[in-house]
Amino acid sequence: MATTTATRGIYAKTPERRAEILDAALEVFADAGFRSGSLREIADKAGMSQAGLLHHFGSKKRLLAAVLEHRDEINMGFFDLNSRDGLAYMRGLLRLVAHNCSVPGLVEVYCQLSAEATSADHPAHDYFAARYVRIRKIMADSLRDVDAKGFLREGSDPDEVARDVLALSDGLQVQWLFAGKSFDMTRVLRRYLAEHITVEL
Amino acid sequence: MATTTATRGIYAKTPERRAEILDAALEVFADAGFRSGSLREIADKAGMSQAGLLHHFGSKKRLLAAVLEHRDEINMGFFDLNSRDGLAYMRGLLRLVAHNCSVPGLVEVYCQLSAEATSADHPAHDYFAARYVRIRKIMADSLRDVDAKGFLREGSDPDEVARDVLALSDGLQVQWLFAGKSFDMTRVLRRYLAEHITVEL
DNA sequence: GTCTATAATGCGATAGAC
DNA sequence: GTCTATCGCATTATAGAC
Repeated sequence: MATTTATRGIYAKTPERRAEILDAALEVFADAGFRSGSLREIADKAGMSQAGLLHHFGSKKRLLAAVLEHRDEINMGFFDLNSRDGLAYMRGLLRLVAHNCSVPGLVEVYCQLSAEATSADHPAHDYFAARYVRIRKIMADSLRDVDAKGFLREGSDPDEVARDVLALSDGLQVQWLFAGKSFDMTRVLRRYLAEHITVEL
Repeated sequence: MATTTATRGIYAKTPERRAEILDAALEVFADAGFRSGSLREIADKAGMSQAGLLHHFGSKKRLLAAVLEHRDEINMGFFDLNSRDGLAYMRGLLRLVAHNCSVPGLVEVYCQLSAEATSADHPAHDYFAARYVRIRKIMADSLRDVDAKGFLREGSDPDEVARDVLALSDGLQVQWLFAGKSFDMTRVLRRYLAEHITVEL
């Protein structure tokens, strides 16, 4: 891929271009999902031709993979990755949910993509399956840490609560999208967590 | 295919034909969603041509509407519609969830369709928006009845619990589909309800 | 009531000029 | 790095024969 360099001027625009395409793809996948969202529409939004777009990502599947990877990196920013403190993790989760409320398009992407990826042959199926396992584990471990510190309510099972919190988050997003973003997901989630964690979050 | 029969007797097969098509459509929409599922594939499954299929339903959108209507009627069967007893409703809900566990394809349909219908211009958007409002109201009313009979836990708000139960159900379905149907959704839901309802379900 | 044929559109991907 | 042009295929819907 030739790229950058020497003879050819100084404008290594590729990274910016890729970023623009990723933003456009996110928008389109949010509205139409992966299967029905078209490369042409993404290309239009990014201000280039469909062929030009494929020059950067090769295929529609690889574009999807890049979008998901990119979002994961950004979402990581809401958590203190060096900490194993359970309460800190839960606070990070609430920060992430609060942030999501300000970017409904992003909520729509995950809602839409995760649902269509339940089909076994969907390009993102394995990604989402692994993601759910990973998140449940991190959350359960966090709750075990909360328990070790004496802040988990008697009788609450970390694995069960982890599953419930994740399910509740997903389900709330659907209702939130249908109800015109008219309630506060953070509040609902915080109230639920208060039923299992005995310290203020 | 000429079909059966002599000259062409009395066979008003239309109702059966429509039912076959609805079953096929459900299967295809479950695998691919509405937008990506094709009439041709549905027609193939129903053993007829795509044009023959459209003779019965006119358009893809109308077929979708018929599928949703049909499922709603069937789901009604799990509830005692003449009763306003809150506990009876909750038991009906658990029966419905238990039944759903035996038809994963059906769970996939609602999961997939409800997600893509979050887009405001989706043909089923209004249907799902109204459905969420309706179900939340019925459930909250049921919980108020439970409360009136003294079986709601102190401090539990019927409207909040209704939203949570619905969100939990939706979210659990996604995890259930990704995890290879490997846990018991009924058990999880019953355990959650036990946190708010003080009598055995 | 079902079919074949086809219209009209849209898709992802590739080839090749610049 | 971006474009135009195009291939090959799939889609929804309609027209008209039987």
